[in-house]
Amino acid sequence: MSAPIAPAHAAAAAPPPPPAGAFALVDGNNFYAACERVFEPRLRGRPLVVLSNNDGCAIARSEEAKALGVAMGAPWFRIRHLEQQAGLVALSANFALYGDMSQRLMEVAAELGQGQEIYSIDECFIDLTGLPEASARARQTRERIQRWLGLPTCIGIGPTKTLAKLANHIAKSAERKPGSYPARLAQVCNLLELTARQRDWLLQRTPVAEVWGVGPRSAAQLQAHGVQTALDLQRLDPALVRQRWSVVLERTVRELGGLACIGFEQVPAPKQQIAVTRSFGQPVTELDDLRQALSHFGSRAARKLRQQGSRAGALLVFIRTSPFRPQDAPYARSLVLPLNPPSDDTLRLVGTTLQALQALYRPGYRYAKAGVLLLDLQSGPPQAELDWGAPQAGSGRSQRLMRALDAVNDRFGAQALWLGAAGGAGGAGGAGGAGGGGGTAGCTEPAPRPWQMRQQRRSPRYTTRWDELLQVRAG
DNA sequence: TCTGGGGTCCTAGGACCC
DNA sequence: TCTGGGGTCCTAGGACCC
Repeated sequence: MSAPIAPAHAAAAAPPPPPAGAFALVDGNNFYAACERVFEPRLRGRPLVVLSNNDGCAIARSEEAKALGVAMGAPWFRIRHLEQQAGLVALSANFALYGDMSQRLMEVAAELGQGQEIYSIDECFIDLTGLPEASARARQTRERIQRWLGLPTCIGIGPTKTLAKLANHIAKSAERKPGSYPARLAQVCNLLELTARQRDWLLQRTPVAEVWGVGPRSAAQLQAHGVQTALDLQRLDPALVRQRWSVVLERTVRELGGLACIGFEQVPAPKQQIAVTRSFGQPVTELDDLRQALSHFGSRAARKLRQQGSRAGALLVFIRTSPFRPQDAPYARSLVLPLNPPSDDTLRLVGTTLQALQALYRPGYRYAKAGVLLLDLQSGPPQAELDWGAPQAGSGRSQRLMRALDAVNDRFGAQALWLGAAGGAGGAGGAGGAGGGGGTAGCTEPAPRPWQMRQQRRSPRYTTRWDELLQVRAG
């Protein structure tokens, strides 16, 4: 078979170029710290950090905390002295609050353009292609988010997502580090209304490590090759970058040059894997505690799975000791078990989880962390199954049970109903032996266990719990 | 004493097949 | 003397993101 030498339209006039894209990146400033300050004005102006689970390390910092030299990810026990010395305030992460504030922020930000891609809890891309007055609209959006939610944001605008990110970096730096960039670019920076010379000047002032997609490893290698700034990177030959580094970095180079290579995705693709993993509040030695913890993790993973309408074809369970405790004997193992047919049934997933645990557990170790990963996720209607008569996972009965479980937990909170094996009265012993029964449902308040995480400094869940509403006293 | 959690994509290398 | 070549699939690990 022979292909035509040239397509029929090639002789005609070249088609008009596609309209140049325009993307905004709306990004919350120090988002977690800002959420805390909305409800606790006394925290404004003070150095503030938000701690990871188990109050382990700093995952968010206010400007004042950054000024104290608190690094991202700094372990709390290493910065704790700043509490006394410098008035540092530390709070446990309050994800219920941040998640709810995030939803509100996203709703207001969506009004900026025609399409929204929610990129993380505090960031979204907005498609501004073809819209006039982008900068004015962006300023209005910022002001609304500030006034309606009390949250500060910065907005960067550019012809590609990478350049929108870079513009956002400029908007933030211009605001908090006067002199780093021109002050008129603070808060809202629109690269589309600058000349090529002005853009190059900005890229030249931006260290290559600040570019989205350039991590510490690549940054060090690039610098070793004399590539110091975003402009240096933009001017590299894409083919050379692909050969010496990777196709990923090549794409970044092209995006810096204004060629959009990274798609805009309004509808999030279904996740390819779902993980629930936790470090424990204290070292765990007993199989029974691990069973409770992993039952919880498995239940939560199953819930996430049903929320995105998928089923898992395999499941991975891991348990491990702490890599930070050289005095403890190390042990880290994982096991993948297939789920055939694929399932979204909590009983089945927890049963399989406990089966894996049974095979992994060795007595005599101090376990620090464990997790469940759901793999080989599939969407769409379930494959037809042979029905051998016995009620089983995937059957109508189990689906009704899962719907009821989800409905009760939606209404009364995620902890209202859980499996007996996950820590309800007497449940741990009975459920999920090698055969993989999942356990029975329970609703008794479990006693605190060593695996549960420490959260000693959490603020109230102001916006999602009636009993934790902000109280205002007159006079 | 005390060091987070949840993702994605890409690549290299081995197993396997014809 | 000289010991193929190309394809797929899977997995582990690296790098990156927030």
